[in-house]
Amino acid sequence: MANAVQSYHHGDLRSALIEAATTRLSEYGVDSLSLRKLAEDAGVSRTAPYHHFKDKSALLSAIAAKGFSDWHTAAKRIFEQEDKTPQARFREFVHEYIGYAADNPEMYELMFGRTIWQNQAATNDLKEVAFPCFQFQVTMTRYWQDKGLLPNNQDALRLAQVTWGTLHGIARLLIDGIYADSSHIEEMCDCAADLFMQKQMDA
Amino acid sequence: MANAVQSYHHGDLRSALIEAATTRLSEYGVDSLSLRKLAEDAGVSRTAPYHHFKDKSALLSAIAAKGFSDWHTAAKRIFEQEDKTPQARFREFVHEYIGYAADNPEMYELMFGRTIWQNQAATNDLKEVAFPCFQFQVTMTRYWQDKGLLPNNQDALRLAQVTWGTLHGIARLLIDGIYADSSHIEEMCDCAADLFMQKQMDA
DNA sequence: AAGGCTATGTTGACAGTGTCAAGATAAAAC
DNA sequence: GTTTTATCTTGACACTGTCAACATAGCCTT
Repeated sequence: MANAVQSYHHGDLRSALIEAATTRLSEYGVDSLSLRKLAEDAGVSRTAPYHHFKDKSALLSAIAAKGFSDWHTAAKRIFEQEDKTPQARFREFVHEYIGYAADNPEMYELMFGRTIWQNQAATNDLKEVAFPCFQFQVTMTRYWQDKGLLPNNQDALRLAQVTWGTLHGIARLLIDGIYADSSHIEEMCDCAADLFMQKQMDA
Repeated sequence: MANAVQSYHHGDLRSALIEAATTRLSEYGVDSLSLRKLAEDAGVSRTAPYHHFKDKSALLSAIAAKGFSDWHTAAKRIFEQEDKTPQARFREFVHEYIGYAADNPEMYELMFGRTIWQNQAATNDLKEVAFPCFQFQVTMTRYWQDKGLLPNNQDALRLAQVTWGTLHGIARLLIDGIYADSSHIEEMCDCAADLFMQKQMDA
C-alpha cells in the first residue's frame, strides 16, 4: 500500500515506472530517460524494472501505447462531432493533430519515432493499440472522400498516407527544431487544409 | 602520406573520420556510430578526434553538411532541366526526394533528424549549407506557383513548408519503419503530386 | 499450519559510451 | 636552434543497458 513505502516489494512498480517515465519524458525528453534513474526515482534498485519490462524498449513501448490510446480517443471525439460540418471537423482535425504534436513533442517523438518502430522493436501490445489508430486515419479519409471533401479519384489508403504524411511531416519539422519559428503554426495548418480541400473551394 | 600509416601524426584524420563515419553510417545506422570505434578504425586513440571536432555532434554535423550539399546539387539538377515541362520536373522532384530518402535512410535521418538540430546543436558550418537548401525549396515553390502549377492564393513560404512537410512526412514514415511496406512508394509519390497539382488537372 | 513455488527485489559485474585533464611528440614558425 | 603550435597519447570519470546469481516475501497446495 501507499504507506508501506519501504517494504521489500514495491507493490505496483510497473505503474510507478510508467508514470515516472511519462513525467520525465515530457520534461526532459526521451534521450535523458534512463532505466537506472527511473529505478532510483521509484526507490528501487537498478535491475528491478527488468522484472516488469523485457528491456528499455519495452518500457518505451508501454508509454507510447498510452499515448496512442489517448490520441485515438481525442481523434474520435473530433471526428464524431455531429453538430459540425465535415469541413469544420476536417480543419479542426488538422489543427488538433499539429497542436497535439506541438504540445507533447517528446511523446509524439516517442510514438512516431524510429526508437520503438525500427528493427521490429515494437511490442505486440503497442501494435494492438497503434494499428487501429493508423486505421482510423484511413476510415476518416474515406469518409471525407464520400462527403466530397477530399478527391474521390484517389485510393483511400494512398490518400490517407499522403494526408497523414503531411501532418506528420509538419509536426516533425516543428518538433525537431528545423522550423524553430512556431509562431505561424495555425497558418501552416490552414494552408495544408486549404490545399487538400482545394477542389471543393473552386467548385 | 598514404604509406606513413604508422607515423605519430595521422596526416588527414579529419577527412578519414568523416569518410569512415559516412560509410559506417549508411551501413549500420547513426545509433551504432561511436567516436571510439571510428577512432579505432582510423588507427588512432579514443580522444584523437577531439582535436578535429568539438564533440560527437560536430562530427555528425560535418557529415550532414556533405549530405545537404549533395542533395542541393541534385535538386538543382532536377529543377533546371529546361527541356522538360514544369509539371514533369515537379513530379520528378517528388519522386527523387522520396527516392533519395529511401535510398539513404540513415543519411536522411541524420540530415533532418533531431540529433543535430535540437538544442541549437547545429554547427554554423552546417547551417550555412542547410539553410540555402531550405531556401531553394521556397524558390522552387514560387516558380511552380508562377507557372500555375501550385495554387497562387497561398503565401510561398507557407506553401513551401506544407509541400516540403508532405515529402518529409512520407519519407519519415517510410524510414522509421512505420510503413514497412515500401512497395507502393511510387504510387504514394504520384498521389501526393496529383494532390498538389489538383487545381490544374481540373482546369 | 508447513513447505514449496513464483513473483519480485537485491548486489555484483561487464562491456560499452562521451568527454575531460595532463602529458608526449612532431612539425611548423620564428 | 629554439619556441610555439598542432596533433596524438594514456588515464580517468561518470554514465548507460543488461546479464547472472542470490534474497525475500507472498501465495498455493498439501
